[in-house]
Amino acid sequence: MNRRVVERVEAGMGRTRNRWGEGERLRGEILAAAGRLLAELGGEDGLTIRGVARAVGIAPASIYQHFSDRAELVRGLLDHEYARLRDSMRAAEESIGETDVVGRVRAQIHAYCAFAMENPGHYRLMLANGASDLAPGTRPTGPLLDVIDRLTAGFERCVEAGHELRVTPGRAAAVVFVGAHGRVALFHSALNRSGAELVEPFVDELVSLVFK
Amino acid sequence: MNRRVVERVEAGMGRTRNRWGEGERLRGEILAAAGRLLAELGGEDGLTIRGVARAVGIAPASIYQHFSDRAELVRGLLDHEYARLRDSMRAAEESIGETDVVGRVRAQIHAYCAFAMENPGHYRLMLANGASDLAPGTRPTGPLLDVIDRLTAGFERCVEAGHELRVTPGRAAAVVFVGAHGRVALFHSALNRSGAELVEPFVDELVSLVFK
DNA sequence: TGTACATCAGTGAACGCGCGTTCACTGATGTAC
DNA sequence: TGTACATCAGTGAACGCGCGTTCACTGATGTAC
Repeated sequence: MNRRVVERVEAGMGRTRNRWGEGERLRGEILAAAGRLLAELGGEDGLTIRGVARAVGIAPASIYQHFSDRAELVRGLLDHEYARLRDSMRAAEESIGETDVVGRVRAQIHAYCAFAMENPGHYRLMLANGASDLAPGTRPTGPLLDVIDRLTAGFERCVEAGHELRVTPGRAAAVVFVGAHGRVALFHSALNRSGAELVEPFVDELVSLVFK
Repeated sequence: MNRRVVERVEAGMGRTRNRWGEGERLRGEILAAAGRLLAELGGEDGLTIRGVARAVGIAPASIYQHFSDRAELVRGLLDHEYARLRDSMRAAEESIGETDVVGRVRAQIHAYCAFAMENPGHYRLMLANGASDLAPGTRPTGPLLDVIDRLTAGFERCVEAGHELRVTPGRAAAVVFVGAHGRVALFHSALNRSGAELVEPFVDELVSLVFK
């Protein structure tokens, strides 16, 4: 360690300039710090350029080399988190044997709830920005509708395997997804974040209600 | 109209000082303006002391005669809106004949959804601040749990009248309330606020699912 | 091999803004004598 | 009835703060000749 690094570490900055050609690494550090802040703060407000810069240990101006403004930083964060949610739901589904079709649906919705409960700030932001873009005449799209599509496919496989539904697979997916969202949102708004253990039984109850 | 009033109106202020002993009226005007702003802005952020003062047409400092700080202003707004929601649900229930017990439950939940959809900003604020205070060992309380209690009572009357449920009245109320909340929240997060006409059928579907 | 130059990663200081809050005040209206 | 004083409703100007964004810069590392 040379003198300069020692001074930086002593000043609590713990950060050395990236090497030539590695400037893009800071982009990742910024997103990571923004993610941590979003989790701590629980909402988009208070997620400031200056706050993120402080968390990374850089000057506010440095952020503008990677994001043209605050809005683009938030958008970058959203993309990253949607990818995480998708991966987590897929992994949960694949962890259950292929013959247990109902179990696979349940696993997906549990993964969805777990993500939402572990990341209240991210989840709020995703829901505020991720709902449907509804162009007239076309099918609505959007990251959250991908989730519903995954659930619909799961319920369709249940029907094929002989489990009778009281409604169509699409409606079943909507009921379960919307109900899960409602339950998680309620968990988030409980002042003391209590009742986490009640969320899984609730969605299981929902799932059982859509079957005959 | 004397000279002073004319000047005020010309300046777009449209407001004359309240008379002796009527200072409390300003409190109401402040709450009303704050309510309008909350509806326009759709969230607690941007609901500022200065903004409310502008909307009322007074100096920011004047607000401090009625609310000790911003937090108290927000609290005042919340109380007012919870009372409105309660009244609206009661009126909806009483508008349906006493023999149509299922219709009375439906009417209440429809009123809940209507309120939430007409007042996105208020609803968000209420949900963020109205959930359960859960003291250990005691029954949770809070304005939103009053809503669930009303629904539970409604479902109990359904059972008494011979309509069989697949779950207990309390669970039925929870499922319907949570589902309705989820659906409304999704409506709010749709960028274009589309699909309003889908909300009632959705909650009706939920209600039908909890019955045998 | 040296040396001039280009490129890179990142900074420090300043800008204007809107915010919550405080404080001494103003002018109208009531009350006591 | 007049007049001194108290009370009321509300204000104007200022405070310090954190914010997003801009701009000219610094110093290290690479490249061309």
